[in-house]
Amino acid sequence: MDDQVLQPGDRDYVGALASGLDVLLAFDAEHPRMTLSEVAAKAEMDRAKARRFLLTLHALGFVKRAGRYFELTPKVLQLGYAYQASNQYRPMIQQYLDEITATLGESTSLTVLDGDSAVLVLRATPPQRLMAIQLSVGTRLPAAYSSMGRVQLAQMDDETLDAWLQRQTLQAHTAYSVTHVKALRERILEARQQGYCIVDQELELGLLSVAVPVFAANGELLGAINISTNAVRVDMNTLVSRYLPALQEAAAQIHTYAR
Amino acid sequence: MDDQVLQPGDRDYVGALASGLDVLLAFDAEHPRMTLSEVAAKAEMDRAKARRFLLTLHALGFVKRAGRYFELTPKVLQLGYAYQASNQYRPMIQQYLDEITATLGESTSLTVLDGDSAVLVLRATPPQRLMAIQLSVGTRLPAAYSSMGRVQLAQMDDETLDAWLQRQTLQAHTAYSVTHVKALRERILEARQQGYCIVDQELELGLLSVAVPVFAANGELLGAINISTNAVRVDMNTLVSRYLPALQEAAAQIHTYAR
DNA sequence: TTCGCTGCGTTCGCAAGGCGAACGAGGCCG
DNA sequence: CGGCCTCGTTCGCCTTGCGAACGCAGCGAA
Repeated sequence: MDDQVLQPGDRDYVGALASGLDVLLAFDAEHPRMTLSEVAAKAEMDRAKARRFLLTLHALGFVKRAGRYFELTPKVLQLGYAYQASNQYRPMIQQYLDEITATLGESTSLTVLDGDSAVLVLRATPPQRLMAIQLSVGTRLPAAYSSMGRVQLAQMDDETLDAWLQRQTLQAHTAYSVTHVKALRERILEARQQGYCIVDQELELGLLSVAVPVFAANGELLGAINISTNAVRVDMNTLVSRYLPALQEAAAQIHTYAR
Repeated sequence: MDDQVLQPGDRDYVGALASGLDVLLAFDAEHPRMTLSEVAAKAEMDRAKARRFLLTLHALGFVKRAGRYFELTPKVLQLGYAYQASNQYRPMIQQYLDEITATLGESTSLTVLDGDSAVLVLRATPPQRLMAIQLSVGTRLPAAYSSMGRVQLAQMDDETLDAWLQRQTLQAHTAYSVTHVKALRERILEARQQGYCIVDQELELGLLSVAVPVFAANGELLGAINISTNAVRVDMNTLVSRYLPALQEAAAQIHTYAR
């Protein structure tokens, strides 16, 4: 077995599986219920194809039909469950996130890097704050514009990082967004040197976020933990003098006890 | 389009998709990393077949290979994400769960019924309590032996309920477990009449749980919310006089505002 | 009322592509 | 060193997924 990276349209590539997953992924927050034709359009396949996969997913219990409409069943959560359960440090890290959230009254989360995205894996939210943007587990944030993404990119070696940067075409999200790869690279190197990363409204107006990397005792990078808050409510000084140390303390604890 | 329930080995049934999902589901807490042969054994297919699906999932980014071992990537979380995002009442319900957990210091959760299981959809856990059983989103609990399951079964009409009970072969989990379908039926009818359900260590020794159903303003059953605690720490009186009212209050609020 | 039209879900013959028996490469033991 | 596992991989056969074509409402114009 050679460690050959991928297979695009190879002999062993099972197209039907890819298409089926595309159908599952066609459902999102804006399209929770769709007709066969809508699914076909969203997943970019003809109706006959979409129908086969919808019927199969229906038979397997992953989608249900209400008249002409199809929607997901909670069974799809099972697909992500194995991943969550496979991280042995998950409960410990959750405890630290809960503690920070309880103390500071701010949202915290653990994300891991997957390609160009930082994927939200764990989170803790304060009881109040009804207006907070509700991100759920599985949400993908652009690595380039999130503190968790940048602080994990900072852990790559120069070669890997530069290769990654090469592939990026930066898309500004707000007026604060860094737009040149060169500037982004500087921010990442800064994060590497400092050991933490702050991103100030580059992803969304008003969103201020600080992140640090977390390591297991054996040095393995487990991901990044962060605190997200509102730029109007919290100033940069509080963020650095109060919030950052809480994150660093948690990361240190995890590093010590995650073995 | 007739509302025909399922398709087992039908013309339109895409076996490849089913097999691919089986491979994904082969990974669990006890088997987070597996070789090709292990996956094949776990998913009950020959090695060649398992290999095709693993390579395809690898190409799609859902699994990664570390030498001879395969493991899931965080991308699988995306599959469950759409379901989570599709529930518009999720953030509101989460708030109420967080509140109850903050007030009582106990774990709370929202589950929905899916076949024979109550699937955990949302949860809130108190910051302390390191020993608590960590259930994660997507976990499936037997509907027959969980308070959330029973209180949702109680919402079925008699005919549907009896058909459901017919299909059950009860498997006792502890010495407290109800073992006869007839007795289970009585518990469920009791839950229907009372509007809540308490299950005392029938699923796991020491696990005491109370649940109530939650409805949207239009009367639609959204699921069940529950409080799980330890039978040693909390007595039945506290459960009924303190915990239950908190759940009922939250359910009433949700019923009023979920529109 | 009838007609054509549009958008829907479903059918079915063809060939693309998944199946698994058979293979060969390593590791282990006598 | 040779026999014997167990593993990952190959490749010809035939299953099985593909999509053009179909039929059926619903609707507006004639």
